[in-house]
Amino acid sequence: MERSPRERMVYSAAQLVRARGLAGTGVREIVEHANAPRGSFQHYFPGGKDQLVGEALLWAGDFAAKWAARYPETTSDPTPSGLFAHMVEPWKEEFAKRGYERGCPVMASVADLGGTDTPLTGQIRAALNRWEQAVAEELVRMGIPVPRAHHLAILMISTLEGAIMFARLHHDVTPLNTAVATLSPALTS
Amino acid sequence: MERSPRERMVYSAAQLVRARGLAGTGVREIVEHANAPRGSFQHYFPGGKDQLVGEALLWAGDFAAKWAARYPETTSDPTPSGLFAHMVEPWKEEFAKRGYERGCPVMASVADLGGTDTPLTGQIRAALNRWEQAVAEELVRMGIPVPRAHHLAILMISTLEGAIMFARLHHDVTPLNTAVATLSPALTS
DNA sequence: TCCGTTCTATGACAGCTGTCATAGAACGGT
DNA sequence: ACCGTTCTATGACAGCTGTCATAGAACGGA
Repeated sequence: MERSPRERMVYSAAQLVRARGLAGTGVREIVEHANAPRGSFQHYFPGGKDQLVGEALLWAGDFAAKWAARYPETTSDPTPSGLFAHMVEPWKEEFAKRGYERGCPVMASVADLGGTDTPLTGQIRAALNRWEQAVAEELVRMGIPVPRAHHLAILMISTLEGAIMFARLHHDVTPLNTAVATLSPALTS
Repeated sequence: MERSPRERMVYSAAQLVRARGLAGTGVREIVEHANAPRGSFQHYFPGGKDQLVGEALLWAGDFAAKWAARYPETTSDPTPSGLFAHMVEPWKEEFAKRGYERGCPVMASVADLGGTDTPLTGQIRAALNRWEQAVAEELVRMGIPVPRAHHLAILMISTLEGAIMFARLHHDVTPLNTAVATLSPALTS
């Protein structure tokens, strides 16, 4: 159950980026937050901050993808809007239990360097793609045609991201509920 | 037509925050970008970076609000999904003409300090509120009940923000078109 | 001309950033 | 016991951050 310093650093990187943004998070801060030896950062991540953050982003993308893939386990009558509610659910829990400090790491990264085209940008793109792909796959599993499944996946993730922004800013989860309730007609048709 | 150094700094602050994020933008960079005297920053903004950025955010919120309010001028048959398309339009133009460097300043700010509760956070909240209010007012003008108008406004802005993220990351405007087309059923019912 | 206000110029401050260089410890196999 | 690999420790580097202090210029009224 004890995670290695390396894993802890990746995890801490993700959490801190979620809270303070990409440029707002320093490597020393990450190392300290992970209770990891400072020298180990250099050893495990010779690619520097970009490598560490890149892995953290990919990890987060996987996490979101896996969560989406677990939707069928929760119901015997899967629907698109049910899937969306399932995607929103952990965010409601996060905010209710842990406060509004942490947002979405992908959004945070795109905000800082969405326009650039670096190796790190590629990893952010990959992280988002995994997530979107997983959501689309669930929709296809419900019988939705592949092209529309991707359109809906983009719509769902887009709306969720924006709703997260509202929720954090207002320190209130109701925007998330509003999104679920109001987006529904776009998903059921 | 010549804008004052003060105005130029506010404007430059907005543009740079849009591109590099809040923590990723330095005051010296803003001053230089604005071709403003460095000493003037201290004079016009004794509140420091927070004051400057706060004004930039409010300016951006006003800008978005005014754009939404101009929707009725563009059509004789206003509809919610028409309004949404109107909101998306300038972003398609921005990306097509100026590239994907600049995103939404509100989103960028929330990403960096959405969890905190500082005076600056309050101004971000105010900026977003102005925008949301303006959108809701347009919806009310179409005969939509006030509560639902606010729900739809939140939905529209949320989806737009997320779609902007997609577009910047993929260097492609189609997520914006996808959002407009796919969100429509949620707006027309 | 004098004076007060408004604006600009410049240098410095402590603190942080990411990165690198160098060294030492810990460990496992032989 | 020896040695090579893996991991950790520590100090330093140039460069940047936001802020402050102090000074001077420019300007407009009396």
